[in-house]
This record gives sequence, C-alpha cells and structure tokens, in this order.
Amino acid sequence: MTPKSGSGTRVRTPLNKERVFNGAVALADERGIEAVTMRNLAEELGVEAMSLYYHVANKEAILDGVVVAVIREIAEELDGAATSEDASNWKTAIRHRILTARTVMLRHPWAPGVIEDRTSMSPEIILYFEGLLGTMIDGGFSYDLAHHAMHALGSRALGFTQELFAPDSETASDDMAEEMLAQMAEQLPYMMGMMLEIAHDEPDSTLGWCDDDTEFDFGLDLILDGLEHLVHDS
Amino acid sequence: MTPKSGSGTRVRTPLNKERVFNGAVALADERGIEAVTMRNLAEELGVEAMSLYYHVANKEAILDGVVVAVIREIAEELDGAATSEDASNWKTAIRHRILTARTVMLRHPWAPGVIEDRTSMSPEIILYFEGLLGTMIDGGFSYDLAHHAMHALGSRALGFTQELFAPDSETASDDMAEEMLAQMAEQLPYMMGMMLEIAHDEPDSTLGWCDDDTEFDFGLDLILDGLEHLVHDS
DNA sequence: ACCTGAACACCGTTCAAGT
DNA sequence: ACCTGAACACCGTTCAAGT
Repeated sequence: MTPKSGSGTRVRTPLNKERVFNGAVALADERGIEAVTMRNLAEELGVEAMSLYYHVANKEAILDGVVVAVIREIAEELDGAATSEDASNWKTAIRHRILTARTVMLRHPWAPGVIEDRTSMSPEIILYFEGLLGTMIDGGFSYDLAHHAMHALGSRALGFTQELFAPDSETASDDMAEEMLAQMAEQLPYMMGMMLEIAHDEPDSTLGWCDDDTEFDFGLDLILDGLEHLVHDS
Repeated sequence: MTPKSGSGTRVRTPLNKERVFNGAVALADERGIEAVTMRNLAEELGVEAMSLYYHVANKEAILDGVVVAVIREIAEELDGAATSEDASNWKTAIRHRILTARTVMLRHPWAPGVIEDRTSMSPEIILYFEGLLGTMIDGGFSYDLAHHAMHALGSRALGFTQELFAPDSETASDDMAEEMLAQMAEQLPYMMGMMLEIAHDEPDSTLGWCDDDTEFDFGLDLILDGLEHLVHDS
C-alpha cells in the first residue's frame, strides 16, 4: 500500500533481485523445480516474463541466487541456535552443523539437484565451509586431514546424499508377480535374502523400508568416526 | 553393405533401440549431455527426429537406455578381469568393483548426472548391487549392516561422487587481487591457512590442487575401514 | 528507472501421411 | 514395418519500444 497520488491505480513496488530469487524459491517449493520457468516465475511476481531480464542476467543467475538463498537459510538456522560450540568436541559440533543443514534441505527437496549441477562458488557457500573447516582445525585436524575430510563428506557436508534408489511410490511387493519372485530367488539370492530378513523383522513395511534419516546418520557417523581415528594418529 | 536388388541406392539397415541408445552415448561423449536432443541424435543416426519415436516411447526412455548401457559397460569390465574373487577378503573385492565402475564413469563424465536424476530400477543396476551385496554377505556382513553400507556408500558404490566445488578451469590465485586476499585473511582465516600450507608444501599448483582420484580413494577407504570395525563387532 | 510486445531459435511430442 | 512433414505447445532470450 504505497499510493503515489490521487489516482486509484495501485502502484506496484518495483521488482528487485531479492524478490526474484525468493519468488523462485517459493515457486520451486510449491510446484517443483521444473515449474521454475521465466514465464511462470514472472506470472507469480505479477509481471511479464521479459521484465525479469531487467533485474537478472539470465536464468542461470536466478538459479545461482536460489542457491545463495538456501545457504543463507542454513546460516540463519545456525546463528539462531548458536550453541556454545564446545570447542573441544569437534564431532558433535560438525554433526550439529550438518544436521541443521539437512533440515533446510528437507524443506527444499529440489535444492540438492540445483546445488549439484551448479559449480557455484558464492561467498556464502565458502563461508559455510569455512565454518566446517574451522571446527575441524580447532578440533585438532591437520589442514591436510581437514581437506581430505571435506572431500570425503562431499555433499553430505551440506546435509544431503543423492539416493540412487528413489523412494519410488510403491515398488511394493504387492504387485510383484509370483513368477517374478521366483526368478529373483534364482538370480538375486542375496537381495532376496535381505528382503526376507527385513520382512521378517518388520512384517508391516515389506519393501518401503529405508528410513532416510537413519541412513544419513549412519553414514555420517561412519565418516566422522573414521576421521576421529585419523586425528588421534596425526 | 547389404544391397537388396540391382538398384544402386544403398539400403539403410533399419534403426532399433540398441542403435538409438548407443548413438545417444556416443553423442554425449562427443558433445556433452546437453547436446543429446531428439533432433541432434536423429541427425547423428542419419534419420529424421520423428523416426526415433517409432523405436522408443520418448526421451526419458532414451536416457533410461543410456544408463543401462553404462551399467552394462561396468559389468563387462568386471567380467573381463574376472579375478579369482578371494572370497575371504571382501574389502579388496569391493574396492575392485567400485574402482572399475569408476573407470567407466571417468570415460563418461556426464553419466553421474544422468544416473542421479533417474530413479532407474533396471535389472542391470539391481544386478550390479546384487554383486556388491553378495561380496559383503560372504565377507561376514549381516544383512542389516550390508543394507546400511549400501546407503553409506551411496553414489560412491557406482564409482562417483558429485564434487561440490567444480574443477573450475582456473580459480587460480593468479587473478586474485591483493585486496581480495587481504579480505580473505580476515574473514576466512582457516581457508587462508589451508591454502598457505598447501602452497608451501606444493609450491607449483597453488589452488588447482585436489587430486580427484586420491580423494575418492581416501573417502572410500574411510568408509570401508569403518565398516570393517562394525563387521567384527557383529 | 522499470516494464512490455513481438519475434527468434530452440525444445519434446502428436498425428496423419507416405513408402 | 519403418520413416517422414507439418504443426503444436512450450522453452530461454533479444531488441526496440513504451511509460
């Protein structure tokens, strides 16, 4: 509500990068990343598609801005819960950082994909890694080990891992023909064994198993524990 | 050379899925994955774009086929060097499997990206994981641990990790303004420290460091070593 | 300063038609 | 059985033009 003169026509507050980026994030959250087209985004912002080009160079620039917005969200979350960073215990500190990054990624399921095929070297992402690096060094890591550690963590450092088998609606055993199961028993004895054991332990969810959070935790701890051994030896 | 009758016109051997998929792989190898469009691919195959639809449902189907082709390439490589699979030592067996998968991925740098945003549950990929799973179980893993292990490996099981910082041509220190370096020293003390130490140890390649193979190995061993501990405790 | 319309070159895909 | 031409709905983007 910022009327300019006596006219009844509402004066639109002009667009800017901020609003373009935030609009793109909102659009991706609501309708998925593939819905983020110049025309859709413009419509969402109450503007014509070509207007966007006045504020950003091209779509690439928008996606870069979107990544920055997501990383900022992580930073804010971390600042908010600024726990006393018990400097001695790097492990829980790193776990905390990575798990809060993860909560942000879970809010924006499309973000990992965008981050991955962007080489983005924005200041905010560098700052995020500076934070991780700092707690490692303060925790007794050599620079060399810390460097290896970053690579070993990979995208896990940002709170996500690309799952190879998608949570594919219902791959369920319900519509598995018996014939197929028989074939499987022959050609895939180990898979079969695993499925049977899991079906035995948890009779309800036969195949939709795999708790993402649990698995993420397991993998993260595996790496952190491994690093702990290496810290002590150096 | 399969002339049909007396006519001089060469008789084109008809297209089929195989040739479409292989053509797509070749095209991606030569000109990058984004060059794999229906029209480009058709041209490569000496045919009109719409002809492709007679052989495959749509582009999705082509990408699925491409993934299958890549996985097959891994399988062939593994069959070729059918080393005696010293059943007792699961660790070297897994390392071998994963590192040969990696050689295939290095031949097709675009493959990780395609594999990742495809939920593809093809028989060939299942068979690949059956192989990994088998060597784990035979090596003394419980099904539960093996299952966790698969998740922990993630895309590493297929021989790749999505690097977050791209091998970005030359991020080099050459064109870093002194002012920028000064700012960095203030706001990024740890990054700065790491760079300085690395520059000291290896005076030539100041920032283009990071040997991908070394880092992949490091991360893989970290995980495998961690798993080893867990196998012995179960 | 900020926004728009018309146009361009490119996608994937359909459908009726050719041999 | 195998391939094609014309057409459609959608992209990102340019450029000259509007207020």
